[in-house]
Amino acid sequence: MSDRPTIAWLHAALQGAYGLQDAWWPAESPLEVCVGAILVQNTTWQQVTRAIANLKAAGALDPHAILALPPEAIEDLVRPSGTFRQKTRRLEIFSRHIITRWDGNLDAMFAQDGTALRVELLGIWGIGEETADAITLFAACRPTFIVDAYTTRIVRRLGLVVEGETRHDIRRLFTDALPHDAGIMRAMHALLVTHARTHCRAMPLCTGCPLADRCDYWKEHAA
DNA sequence: GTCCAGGGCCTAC
DNA sequence: GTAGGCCATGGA
Repeated sequence: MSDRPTIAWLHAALQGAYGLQDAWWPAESPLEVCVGAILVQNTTWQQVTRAIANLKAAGALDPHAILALPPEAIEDLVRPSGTFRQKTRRLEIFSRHIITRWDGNLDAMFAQDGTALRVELLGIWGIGEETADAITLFAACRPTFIVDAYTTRIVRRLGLVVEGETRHDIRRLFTDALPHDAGIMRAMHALLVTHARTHCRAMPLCTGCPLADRCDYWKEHAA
Protein backbone atom coordinates (compact mmCIF):
# COMPACT_ATOMS: atom_id res chain seq x y z
CA MET A 1 0.00 0.00 0.00
CA SER A 2 1.58 3.25 -1.12
CA ASP A 3 1.44 6.31 1.10
CA ARG A 4 -1.18 8.87 0.26
CA PRO A 5 0.26 12.05 -1.32
CA THR A 6 -0.05 15.25 0.73
CA ILE A 7 -1.10 18.76 -0.21
CA ALA A 8 2.44 19.93 0.47
CA TRP A 9 3.74 17.36 -2.00
CA LEU A 10 1.09 18.36 -4.57
CA HIS A 11 1.92 22.05 -4.24
CA ALA A 12 5.64 21.39 -4.63
CA ALA A 13 5.12 19.03 -7.56
CA LEU A 14 2.86 21.46 -9.44
CA GLN A 15 5.14 24.41 -8.76
CA GLY A 16 8.08 22.36 -9.93
CA ALA A 17 6.26 21.48 -13.13
CA TYR A 18 4.65 24.82 -13.96
CA GLY A 19 6.64 27.37 -11.96
CA LEU A 20 5.28 30.23 -9.92
CA GLN A 21 1.86 31.20 -11.19
CA ASP A 22 0.68 34.78 -11.18
CA ALA A 23 -2.20 35.19 -8.77
CA TRP A 24 -4.57 35.61 -11.66
CA TRP A 25 -8.17 35.62 -12.59
CA PRO A 26 -8.89 36.70 -16.15
CA ALA A 27 -10.68 39.98 -15.37
CA GLU A 28 -10.00 43.71 -15.43
CA SER A 29 -12.04 44.68 -12.37
CA PRO A 30 -13.61 43.17 -9.22
CA LEU A 31 -17.05 43.42 -10.80
CA GLU A 32 -15.79 41.55 -13.85
CA VAL A 33 -14.53 38.81 -11.52
CA CYS A 34 -18.02 38.51 -10.03
CA VAL A 35 -19.75 38.43 -13.40
CA GLY A 36 -17.21 35.95 -14.74
CA ALA A 37 -17.63 33.70 -11.70
CA ILE A 38 -21.37 33.54 -12.33
CA LEU A 39 -21.07 33.09 -16.09
CA VAL A 40 -18.44 30.33 -15.89
CA GLN A 41 -20.80 28.01 -14.02
CA ASN A 42 -20.78 24.71 -15.90
CA THR A 43 -19.08 26.05 -19.02
CA THR A 44 -15.64 27.03 -20.35
CA TRP A 45 -13.74 30.30 -20.12
CA GLN A 46 -13.82 30.57 -23.88
CA GLN A 47 -17.60 30.95 -23.73
CA VAL A 48 -17.41 33.37 -20.80
CA THR A 49 -14.94 35.57 -22.67
CA ARG A 50 -17.47 36.00 -25.47
CA ALA A 51 -20.31 36.79 -23.10
CA ILE A 52 -18.26 39.37 -21.18
CA ALA A 53 -17.13 40.97 -24.44
CA ASN A 54 -20.80 41.28 -25.39
CA LEU A 55 -21.66 42.87 -22.04
CA LYS A 56 -18.79 45.35 -22.35
CA ALA A 57 -19.69 46.27 -25.92
CA ALA A 58 -23.25 46.96 -24.81
CA GLY A 59 -22.10 48.99 -21.80
CA ALA A 60 -23.81 46.41 -19.60
CA LEU A 61 -20.93 45.38 -17.37
CA ASP A 62 -22.48 47.43 -14.61
CA PRO A 63 -25.11 46.63 -11.96
CA HIS A 64 -27.36 49.55 -12.84
CA ALA A 65 -27.12 48.82 -16.56
CA ILE A 66 -27.94 45.15 -15.99
CA LEU A 67 -31.11 46.10 -14.16
CA ALA A 68 -32.01 48.86 -16.63
CA LEU A 69 -31.97 46.57 -19.65
CA PRO A 70 -34.83 44.16 -20.34
CA PRO A 71 -34.03 40.53 -19.44
CA GLU A 72 -34.24 39.52 -23.09
CA ALA A 73 -31.39 41.91 -23.92
CA ILE A 74 -29.15 40.45 -21.19
CA GLU A 75 -30.06 36.94 -22.34
CA ASP A 76 -28.84 37.75 -25.85
CA LEU A 77 -25.56 39.14 -24.49
CA VAL A 78 -24.74 36.19 -22.22
CA ARG A 79 -26.16 33.52 -24.55
CA PRO A 80 -22.69 32.15 -25.56
CA SER A 81 -22.03 31.03 -21.98
CA GLY A 82 -25.02 28.66 -21.95
CA THR A 83 -27.95 28.38 -19.48
CA PHE A 84 -28.49 32.01 -20.42
CA ARG A 85 -31.91 32.48 -18.83
CA GLN A 86 -30.67 31.25 -15.45
CA LYS A 87 -27.48 33.30 -15.71
CA THR A 88 -29.40 36.44 -16.65
CA ARG A 89 -31.54 35.99 -13.54
CA ARG A 90 -28.43 35.43 -11.42
CA LEU A 91 -26.76 38.58 -12.74
CA GLU A 92 -29.92 40.58 -12.05
CA ILE A 93 -30.26 39.26 -8.50
CA PHE A 94 -26.57 39.88 -7.80
CA SER A 95 -26.80 43.41 -9.21
CA ARG A 96 -29.90 44.16 -7.16
CA HIS A 97 -28.14 42.92 -4.03
CA ILE A 98 -25.12 45.21 -4.56
CA ILE A 99 -27.34 48.21 -5.15
CA THR A 100 -29.84 47.70 -2.36
CA ARG A 101 -27.46 46.37 0.32
CA TRP A 102 -24.31 48.35 -0.52
CA ASP A 103 -25.61 51.26 -2.56
CA GLY A 104 -23.76 49.87 -5.55
CA ASN A 105 -20.39 50.10 -3.79
CA LEU A 106 -18.50 46.84 -4.32
CA ASP A 107 -15.47 48.17 -2.41
CA ALA A 108 -17.61 48.58 0.69
CA MET A 109 -18.95 45.06 0.33
CA PHE A 110 -15.45 43.66 -0.03
CA ALA A 111 -14.07 45.66 2.90
CA GLN A 112 -15.77 43.37 5.40
CA ASP A 113 -14.32 40.26 6.99
CA GLY A 114 -13.79 37.40 4.54
CA THR A 115 -15.91 34.92 6.46
CA ALA A 116 -18.81 37.36 6.69
CA LEU A 117 -18.49 38.15 3.00
CA ARG A 118 -18.61 34.47 2.06
CA VAL A 119 -21.74 33.94 4.16
CA GLU A 120 -23.38 36.98 2.57
CA LEU A 121 -22.55 35.74 -0.93
CA LEU A 122 -23.94 32.28 -0.18
CA GLY A 123 -27.21 33.94 0.79
CA ILE A 124 -27.63 35.38 -2.70
CA TRP A 125 -29.71 33.15 -4.98
CA GLY A 126 -27.57 31.69 -7.77
CA ILE A 127 -24.29 31.85 -5.84
CA GLY A 128 -23.14 28.52 -4.46
CA GLU A 129 -19.93 27.58 -2.72
CA GLU A 130 -17.60 27.64 -5.70
CA THR A 131 -18.84 30.99 -6.99
CA ALA A 132 -18.76 32.50 -3.49
CA ASP A 133 -15.18 31.31 -2.98
CA ALA A 134 -14.07 32.62 -6.38
CA ILE A 135 -15.49 36.08 -5.62
CA THR A 136 -14.09 36.07 -2.08
CA LEU A 137 -10.59 35.08 -3.22
CA PHE A 138 -10.21 36.87 -6.56
CA ALA A 139 -12.48 39.91 -6.26
CA ALA A 140 -12.21 40.68 -2.54
CA CYS A 141 -8.71 39.20 -2.07
CA ARG A 142 -9.73 37.38 1.12
CA PRO A 143 -8.25 33.93 1.83
CA THR A 144 -10.55 31.01 1.03
CA PHE A 145 -10.04 27.87 -1.02
CA ILE A 146 -11.98 27.18 -4.22
CA VAL A 147 -13.02 23.57 -4.81
CA ASP A 148 -13.97 23.37 -8.48
CA ALA A 149 -14.27 20.53 -10.99
CA TYR A 150 -10.54 20.76 -11.74
CA THR A 151 -9.55 20.49 -8.10
CA THR A 152 -11.92 17.60 -7.48
CA ARG A 153 -10.69 15.66 -10.48
CA ILE A 154 -7.03 16.13 -9.61
CA VAL A 155 -7.27 15.13 -5.94
CA ARG A 156 -9.48 12.12 -6.75
CA ARG A 157 -7.06 10.82 -9.37
CA LEU A 158 -4.15 11.24 -6.99
CA GLY A 159 -5.95 9.43 -4.19
CA LEU A 160 -5.88 12.46 -1.89
CA VAL A 161 -9.53 11.77 -1.24
CA VAL A 162 -11.37 8.49 -1.55
CA GLU A 163 -14.84 7.53 -2.72
CA GLY A 164 -17.50 9.05 -0.51
CA GLU A 165 -15.50 12.11 0.55
CA THR A 166 -17.22 15.35 -0.44
CA ARG A 167 -16.22 18.81 -1.59
CA HIS A 168 -16.23 19.83 2.08
CA ASP A 169 -13.61 17.19 2.81
CA ILE A 170 -11.54 18.43 -0.12
CA ARG A 171 -11.82 22.04 1.04
CA ARG A 172 -10.80 21.09 4.57
CA LEU A 173 -7.84 19.13 3.21
CA PHE A 174 -6.46 22.26 1.57
CA THR A 175 -7.39 24.79 4.26
CA ASP A 176 -5.81 22.61 6.95
CA ALA A 177 -2.60 22.25 4.94
CA LEU A 178 -2.14 25.75 3.53
CA PRO A 179 -1.42 29.02 5.35
CA HIS A 180 -4.52 31.23 5.67
CA ASP A 181 -3.17 33.60 3.04
CA ALA A 182 -4.94 34.87 -0.07
CA GLY A 183 -1.79 34.94 -2.18
CA ILE A 184 -1.01 31.30 -1.44
CA MET A 185 -4.64 30.23 -1.99
CA ARG A 186 -4.66 32.03 -5.33
CA ALA A 187 -1.38 30.49 -6.39
CA MET A 188 -2.53 26.98 -5.42
CA HIS A 189 -5.74 27.43 -7.36
CA ALA A 190 -3.85 28.77 -10.37
CA LEU A 191 -1.53 25.75 -10.32
CA LEU A 192 -4.48 23.36 -10.20
CA VAL A 193 -6.20 25.10 -13.12
CA THR A 194 -3.00 25.14 -15.15
CA HIS A 195 -2.41 21.46 -14.48
CA ALA A 196 -5.99 20.47 -15.29
CA ARG A 197 -5.97 22.39 -18.55
CA THR A 198 -2.56 21.10 -19.56
CA HIS A 199 -2.74 17.46 -18.58
CA CYS A 200 -5.49 16.38 -16.21
CA ARG A 201 -8.40 16.50 -18.64
CA ALA A 202 -11.52 14.36 -18.48
CA MET A 203 -10.66 12.47 -21.66
CA PRO A 204 -8.66 11.12 -23.29
CA LEU A 205 -5.75 9.85 -21.26
CA CYS A 206 -3.12 12.56 -20.90
CA THR A 207 0.47 12.24 -22.02
CA GLY A 208 3.53 13.64 -20.34
CA CYS A 209 1.76 14.33 -17.06
CA PRO A 210 4.30 15.36 -14.39
CA LEU A 211 2.23 13.58 -11.71
CA ALA A 212 1.61 10.36 -13.68
CA ASP A 213 3.63 8.16 -11.33
CA ARG A 214 1.26 9.06 -8.47
CA CYS A 215 -1.97 9.12 -10.51
CA ASP A 216 -4.42 6.26 -9.93
CA TYR A 217 -6.39 7.19 -13.05
CA TRP A 218 -3.29 7.03 -15.22
CA LYS A 219 -2.20 3.70 -13.76
CA GLU A 220 -5.66 2.26 -14.35
CA HIS A 221 -6.02 3.45 -17.93
CA ALA A 222 -2.46 3.13 -19.16
CA ALA A 223 -2.45 -0.60 -18.48
C1' DG B 1 -24.60 12.35 -32.99
C1' DT B 2 -22.40 12.22 -28.41
C1' DC B 3 -19.80 13.93 -24.67
C1' DC B 4 -17.95 17.52 -22.05
C1' DA B 5 -17.13 22.09 -19.90
C1' DG B 6 -13.79 25.86 -13.49
C1' DG B 7 -22.46 24.94 -10.90
C1' DG B 8 -26.50 25.63 -8.55
C1' DC B 9 -31.41 24.95 -7.67
C1' DC B 10 -35.26 22.02 -6.94
C1' DT B 11 -37.50 17.80 -5.84
C1' DA B 12 -37.97 13.30 -3.97
C1' DC B 13 -36.50 9.90 -0.80
C1' DG C 1 -27.99 14.88 3.30
C1' DT C 2 -27.89 13.28 -1.07
C1' DA C 3 -28.96 11.43 -5.74
C1' DG C 4 -31.05 12.76 -10.03
C1' DG C 5 -33.09 16.05 -13.32
C1' DC C 6 -32.78 20.41 -15.33
C1' DC C 7 -30.72 24.38 -17.62
C1' DA C 8 -28.26 25.50 -22.89
C1' DT C 9 -24.25 26.92 -25.67
C1' DG C 10 -20.18 25.61 -28.48
C1' DG C 11 -15.99 22.75 -29.18
C1' DA C 12 -13.85 18.21 -29.79
